[in-house]
Order: sequence, then C-alpha cells, then structure tokens
Amino acid sequence: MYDNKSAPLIGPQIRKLRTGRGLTLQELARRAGTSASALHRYETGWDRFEIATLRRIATALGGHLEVRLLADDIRPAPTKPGNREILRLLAPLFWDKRLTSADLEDHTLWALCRVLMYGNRKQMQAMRRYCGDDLIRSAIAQRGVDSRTRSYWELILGQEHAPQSTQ
Amino acid sequence: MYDNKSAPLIGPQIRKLRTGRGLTLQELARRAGTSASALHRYETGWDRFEIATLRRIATALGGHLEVRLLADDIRPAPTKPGNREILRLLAPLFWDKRLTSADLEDHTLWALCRVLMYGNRKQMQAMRRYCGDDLIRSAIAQRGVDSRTRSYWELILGQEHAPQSTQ
DNA sequence: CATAATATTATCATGTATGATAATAAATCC
DNA sequence: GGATTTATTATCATACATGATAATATTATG
Repeated sequence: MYDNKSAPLIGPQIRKLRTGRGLTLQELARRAGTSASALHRYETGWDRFEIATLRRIATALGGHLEVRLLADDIRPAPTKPGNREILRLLAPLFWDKRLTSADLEDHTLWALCRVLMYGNRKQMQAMRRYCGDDLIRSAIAQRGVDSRTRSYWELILGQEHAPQSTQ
Repeated sequence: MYDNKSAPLIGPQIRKLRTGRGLTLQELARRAGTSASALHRYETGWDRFEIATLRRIATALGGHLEVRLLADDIRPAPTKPGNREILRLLAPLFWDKRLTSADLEDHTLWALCRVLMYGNRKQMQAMRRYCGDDLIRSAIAQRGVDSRTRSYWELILGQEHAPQSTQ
C-alpha cells in the first residue's frame, strides 16, 4: 500500500533541531542572520515566512533545506487493473486504432507512451499500477516521447522513489 | 554508503509539473491564486518567495509541498570505527567512569544514551556507524533519556529513513 | 505566413515579512 | 529561594514579496 507519509510541520522541525543541539533562540538567530522573535514565530506556527530565511536557518542548524512539490493525484491505482479494465479505460485515447488485448501484451511500451503523453489522471494511475514504474522509465526513454513528458515523469519518478521505498 | 541526494531546484520542479500537466502560466496562476508574473519569477530562479505561496502552487498542481530540514553533520561516519577508536573518541564523555571495551559490549545502550544526550557531532557520527540506527531507536526509548534528546533523534531518524532506503 | 496564444519583461501600489528592540513571563541554575 | 537565562509577546520601521497590469517577444497553430 502506498505510504502517504509527509514531512512534519516546519515549526516543530526547527524547534526539535534547535533544542536538540542545545541552542537558544538567540544563538540560532545569530548564526542564521535572523531574529529571535522571528524564530519564535516560526517555531510556534507562523507559516508566512520566506524560503530564503528558512534556508539560512537550516544551514545554521548544520544541515540543509529540502523542498519538494509532490504530485499526489497520479499515484498508482490502489489495485492492479485487469486487461479488460485497462482496455475500457484507455479506449478514448486510442480513437485512431482500437486497442486490443494483444496490443497491450505485444506493444506495451507503445500504449504506455500514449498514456503518458496524452492520458488523463485516471489513466495514468491505472497504467502506473498495471505496468510498474520501471516500465515507465523505459517508456519515457523512447524516441517518440516529447521532452515535456519526459521531464515530467522523470521528476515524478525521481521524487517518489524515496517515499515509496519507506516500507 | 550514504546517499546525499537532494531535491531539485524549486523553479524547475514547478515548471516541469506545470508544463507536464499542460497548464499555462495564466491557468496555474488562476488556480493557485497568484499571478503569471510571480510564477514566471519562481520558475526562472527567483528564490525569495513565501512558503505559503509555494504551498498554494503545489496544491494547484494536484499535490502538496514537502519541506524538510535535513541534518547533514551527524550522518554516520564513513567507515565503522573499531573499539579502540570508539573508546578514544568517547573518553571525554566518560570522565566519571572510565569506559572499557567490556562496557562497550555489555552496556552498549547505556554508553549510547550518554553520547546521544551529551556527545558532540563527531562522537555521534561514530556511534551511529558503530551501533546502527536501530540500536539508537532502542536507546532513545530508554527511561533515562530526556525528551529533548528523544524528539531530536526521532526527527533525525524519521527523516533520514527515506533517503537511506533509496539504495 | 498571419494570427492567436503563451511567455517574458517591466512597472507599480499594497500588504506584510523581517530584524531590532523592549517589556514581561517562564524556566533554569546554584 | 534568588539570580540569571531564556522564551514569549508586543511594537515598529524598513525592505520587499505579491498580484495587477501592460508592453514586448516568442512560440504554436492552421
């Protein structure tokens, strides 16, 4: 089952790292080039700050900031669809050539490319589950795939690699 | 070997997700309650924006924002230290009772707790490699560990769990 | 190629994040 | 317990992020 584990809130992250390292608000503020009052605001729930400020704080805490925009709505479908369901789902995409079970088996990459380039959310979810992400990686490496689609899926697969491996 | 793979730059993430979903700057701006000009700024490298704005953008892109402050300077040491090296490193921490090899073997958790609570960066790195993170999880669950240390290490181990499992 | 759509660049008024500062409350230390 | 340190709260001036708008450049479309 896909694990939707997200990062803790920023405020508590800052406080835990700060106190865990034995730093006062004043000292961290000095190191980060900010103010104790700002830090207090952030730690206690203020959520209107600038990325640049947060970046300086992370650095002052001996680390770095990591920001990801995670795409939630094209995760793999919960259960693996059968052939018939896939055919039904993808039918609108293959108006020029009716998709058959044999097509699915023998030309999986071709069908997958079309979904990745022109498919809707639901179609992508289904194919992700049906084919697996490794096959998607092969698909986007195909010559007929536009660079827009390629970079999109590279990003999705690259960033989802980590949380997926959590289990 | 620990993999230091960080998130891509924010600008490119936004652009890839936006174009990959076939959205114009105008349309994404409309959905996110921001402006095309702001989006253009962010996509092309502007780095002074507010977290809240970025959050709205992520949501408008069908996903969510994930922000992590990663602690870089207490990663496990590159190589596993031998007993003698550990004893040498930790000696300053055990001024009240000289640490022996037997202590290390028979009372690992106890020694580890002291390092986690009072140790410096280098000592923590070494012990992390020496004992492994599972043992650290056991250690912080011990009764004598203060909550500050506990929450600190829970955070570190929780957020590093994902990238570490990448391999 | 002409047109439409989209991206890029520039300007600007408004709202607000920011760090500085001070007062007060709470926690820590001896 | 008293003194010190730290956290919390409030105020404020300044810098600047923001969205609106328009002009210009580039790209896409038929």
